[in-house]
Amino acid sequence: MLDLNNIKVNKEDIEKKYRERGAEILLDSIIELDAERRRCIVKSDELKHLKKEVSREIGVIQKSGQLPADKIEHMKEISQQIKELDTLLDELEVKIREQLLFLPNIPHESVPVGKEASDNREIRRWGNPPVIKFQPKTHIELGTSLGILDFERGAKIAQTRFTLSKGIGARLERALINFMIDIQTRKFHCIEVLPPFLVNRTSMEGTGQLPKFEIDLFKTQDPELYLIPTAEVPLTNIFYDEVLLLSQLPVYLTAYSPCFRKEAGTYGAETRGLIRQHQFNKVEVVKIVTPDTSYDELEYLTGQAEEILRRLNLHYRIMSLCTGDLGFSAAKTYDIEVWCPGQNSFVEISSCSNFEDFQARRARIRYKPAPKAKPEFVHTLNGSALAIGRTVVALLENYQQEDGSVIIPEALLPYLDGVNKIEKNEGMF
RNA sequence: GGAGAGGUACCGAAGUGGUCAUAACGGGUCCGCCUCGAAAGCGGAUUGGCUCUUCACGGGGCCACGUGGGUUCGAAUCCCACCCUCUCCGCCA
Repeated sequence: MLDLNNIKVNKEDIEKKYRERGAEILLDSIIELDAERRRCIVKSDELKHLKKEVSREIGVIQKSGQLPADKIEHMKEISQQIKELDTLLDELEVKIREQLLFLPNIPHESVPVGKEASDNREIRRWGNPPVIKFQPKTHIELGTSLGILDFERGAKIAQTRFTLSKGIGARLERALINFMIDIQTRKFHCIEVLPPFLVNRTSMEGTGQLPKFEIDLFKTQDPELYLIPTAEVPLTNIFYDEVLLLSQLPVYLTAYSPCFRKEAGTYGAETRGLIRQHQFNKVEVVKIVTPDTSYDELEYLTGQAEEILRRLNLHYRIMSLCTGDLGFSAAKTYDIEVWCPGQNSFVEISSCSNFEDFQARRARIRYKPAPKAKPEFVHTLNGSALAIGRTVVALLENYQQEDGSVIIPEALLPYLDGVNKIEKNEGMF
């Protein structure tokens, strides 16, 4: 959510930034609504002031045994007027809030201007693609023939785009979760959290999934709760409507969670395989920081995700998303794309974003810069470290052998009791 | 699921229809005085939002007693709905 005062003062600027995002959004109506709102407040406050005074007088007079009928009549009128004004005020505030909630964040000045994914800017690369002297298979072929991934039965049990991991495949995912969380807690000092996987509407609004992206979310009824599309939602909302002390910042959090996404409108693209699923596992990092540090923190955060890929020795590149490709709530985002030989392309495996005060404003997360100072909004960041399913894709495709087996990289051996190779299991159902 | 109790400032808690919620009272925390130093004591400070005014410093007004409605000239106080917490019973991983 943007600051209304900022909108008033920098209207032209913000409209220009939105155009760079590919959105033609005019801010005149919201500014006019706000002006009307403030006119209403002035009138209403004056009447309330009067009401207070007269009400006090009535109390005094009645105490002395008299009945101030004229004043009571007067009060009826005042109360009626206040009621009407406040009703109008409510309507205005609802309208303003509705509009504000649909305004995307403003891209940071360092974000490359562009229309679509092809305009994203490559920042750096690490490592090299593996040398594979045969026709590489996809993770779908590998996983199915090894008996560790079962797409058909996943679809049978639930629906298409739900997958079953079996045997060493399931164990590999569990190992990856522990491996990633251990790095984030031990090396990067994150606090580990195991959050609720269902959240209420308010939380979804706090981080910006709602009201605009209802169509992408799974929802329960009675009670109405939403399945989280990322642990970012419960983690960031931990501090919903709280005022933190400066000494409490920064807060670094990490959590494993399954993620549930409807992926509306993506059928036809990547319907097969692990890359686009309705449910997948992910380890997420969330940072709550002071505004002056958030861009440094974005760089560190990206490094925290990179660390995992380096330890797994997977080739990747960092992309700075262009204005047109940026997510709704983000001011700046780095995507990390891992090389996948079976896809013969880079695949997004992490997305690290600085939201500045966009989410903080929605979720009212503030801090006191000094003991007596007014609370100010924090900056929030989050990044995947990493998406587990896609890490499995990368491992299978990068470490595949000619005979269809897959070598496990050394960093994971402690998490797999030394199992260093996935081979075909004839006994697997 | 059934029965009951409760939600007021950093914490405990009073207030059950008016005339100060900058919220009694107690505690905590911070600052000052006192002291060689400390304790005690004394004095002061200690929620947030909206808005008007001012170049600014500052000053004024309004709102908030879990949330939202209602009754009333007037609601923390009465009524309704919802949310949350606690106790007991039942059920349960």
